[in-house]
Amino acid sequence: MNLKELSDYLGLSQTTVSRALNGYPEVSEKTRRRVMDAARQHDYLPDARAKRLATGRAMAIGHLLPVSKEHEMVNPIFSDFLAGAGKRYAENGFDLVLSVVEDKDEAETYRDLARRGAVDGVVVHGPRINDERIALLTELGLPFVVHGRSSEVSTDYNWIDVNNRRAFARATAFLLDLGHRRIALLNGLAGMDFAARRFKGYQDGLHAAGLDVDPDIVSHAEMTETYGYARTNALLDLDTPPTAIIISSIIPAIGARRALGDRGLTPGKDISIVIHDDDLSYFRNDGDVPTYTATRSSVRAAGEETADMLLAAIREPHQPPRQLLLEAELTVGQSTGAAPAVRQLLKEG
Amino acid sequence: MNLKELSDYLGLSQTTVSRALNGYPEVSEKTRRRVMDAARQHDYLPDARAKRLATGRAMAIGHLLPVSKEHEMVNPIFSDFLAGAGKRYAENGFDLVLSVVEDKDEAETYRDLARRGAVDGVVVHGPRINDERIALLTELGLPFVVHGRSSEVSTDYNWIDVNNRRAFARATAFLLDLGHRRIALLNGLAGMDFAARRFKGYQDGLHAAGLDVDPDIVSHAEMTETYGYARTNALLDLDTPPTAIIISSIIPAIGARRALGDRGLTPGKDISIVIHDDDLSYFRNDGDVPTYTATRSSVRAAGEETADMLLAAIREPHQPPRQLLLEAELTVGQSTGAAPAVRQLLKEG
DNA sequence: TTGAAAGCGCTACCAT
DNA sequence: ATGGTAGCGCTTTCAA
Repeated sequence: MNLKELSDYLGLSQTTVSRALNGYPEVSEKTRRRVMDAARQHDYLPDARAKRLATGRAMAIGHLLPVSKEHEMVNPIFSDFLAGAGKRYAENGFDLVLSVVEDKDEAETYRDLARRGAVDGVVVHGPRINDERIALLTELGLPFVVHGRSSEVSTDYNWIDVNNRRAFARATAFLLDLGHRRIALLNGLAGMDFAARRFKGYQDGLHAAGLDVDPDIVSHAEMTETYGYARTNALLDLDTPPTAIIISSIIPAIGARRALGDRGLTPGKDISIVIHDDDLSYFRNDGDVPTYTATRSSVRAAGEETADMLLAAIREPHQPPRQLLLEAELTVGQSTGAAPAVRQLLKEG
Repeated sequence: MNLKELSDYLGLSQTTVSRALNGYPEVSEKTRRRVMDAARQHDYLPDARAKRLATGRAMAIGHLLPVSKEHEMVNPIFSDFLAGAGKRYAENGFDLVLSVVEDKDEAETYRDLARRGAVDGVVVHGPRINDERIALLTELGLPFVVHGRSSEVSTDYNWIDVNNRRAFARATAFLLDLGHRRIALLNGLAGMDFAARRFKGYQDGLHAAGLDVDPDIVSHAEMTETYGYARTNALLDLDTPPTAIIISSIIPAIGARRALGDRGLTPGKDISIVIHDDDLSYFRNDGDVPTYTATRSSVRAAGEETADMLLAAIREPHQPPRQLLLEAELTVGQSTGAAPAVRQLLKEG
């Protein structure tokens, strides 16, 4: 059943039926009801292809995930972000187009997406320090929201991020409070913006206690299980090994735990581990017992918020960009339940 | 730049330009070259919306992920599957449309996708035992490939799956070889097809050694960290606790390890853990030291294979369905590198 | 409040 | 080997 058939059936013009279905005000209530009922009854849904061509909009949002640096993708809670965003898109009649692209093809992919009219906007994942994608998208005029931020980019753009710096400062302070003085950091890839902010937070925490960063116990790499395993072993082999480790993601933390197990060390007893997973989850050890708390619903909410931001940017192209900074809550001993993250708008200066 | 402008510029008809660009044989090589060069030079790409309407194809594949049972999504290596599939789609000019849907809305979502003409085919994730989606899609005439299988579905359909049963039989046999006689199983949700097959494999392993399944140490639930934590504690509280645990996914395994840590138990010393993550990765403990080996590239390859299967089904609608059963390789002590999964075609009888 | 008809930018049929 | 043109199924002026 298409529009023509439906309007023929109703004895109305395609125009009127289209207007009734799309909520235009000039249709009489009586007609609208008739049309809606008939549409439902006949299982009519407008052809997405025709609608897209006629309106000139793609009715789709692209999510682009750089593949050689897979932080975002391997993150177990990343999917919740997509779920949240996808829900909002669906509510607004948009589809979610997922592009997993090689780093080197990224610029080309954005260009293609824009030129082909395949999407109306994109979400940028895994931003690097001074990420060139922001300039590219601005130049292309393709609306976008960055999931994360990019330091050293001077222009204004839409982003939603978690306060990584503060989160890591807190994690560091927590371990210092427990008496640790030699705290290692297993961080993400050096070029990633979130990793830079997390390092700064770690540094903040140490400085506040009058301590300095020891580069020997700080590392940056892709967050794989292998990395966590090898790096933890290396740390334990040092002449003066750390007494605590802060790990940027749950994935390398698995490897770290295995490395400890190999040596008969018990996390929480022989050594402390604080894990901070990406984005909106916060991990901390409780009385020296490691705790993992994934605040999945808050990640979902962040996805929804991102979608709202992008849809608004598409609808009102001339509004100034928006920013949303989410706070991650330090949760203690919540290992058997999800602790809701405290989310608040904190526009950074 | 659109087709009309490009053809005007070249002094050719839209027809010829279109044919040249789409590789039709009746265009002279000279003309084709001219057209291709001009297209490249002017950054011309055909409008996806127009192309879709004109051809009647969506040039897109849907991946539908049920959200209340989040096995697929929380699986850290699931993203690799999408990456592999997405790559193939891109090579063939298709987009990947991701739909994260509530269980209850699933049927409706499929119907909508089909009626709107938003996708040309779908990949079904997280199949349940006797999954009703297979009948629905068959009825809708929407080409599909199931990532996994669905027992008790009698009709023939496209699927790609890993040999979960054999994998779990092997894991069980391995622990039995080490002398364990009381082996617990932390499995996925009871209704999930993969969980049923894994249970059967576990049972196979026990039976082969003349042992029976003790229901007290077998559990089925959504594979969360919380589940792994709570369930491991419950197991250890038993009068005769297990000496080994097989865990269906890396996520609950994190919780399991934490539970062990709480009690000062060291995995690999006080208790054995074998982890089997979803799909194409295989985990096993090495000399009683737990080992995690994610064969990410093989998961990617499985995604590619799935895409190929679906694209073929779309192009040749009347070919019989295909099936691909992948073997998961039992890897030992490969913790510092990825072990390639042995993949072979094993059409099951 | 309703309708007629001109696009949207392609593809593909039918000519030549 | 190339071109004219009628759609594809909608939306959106412009008229009534």
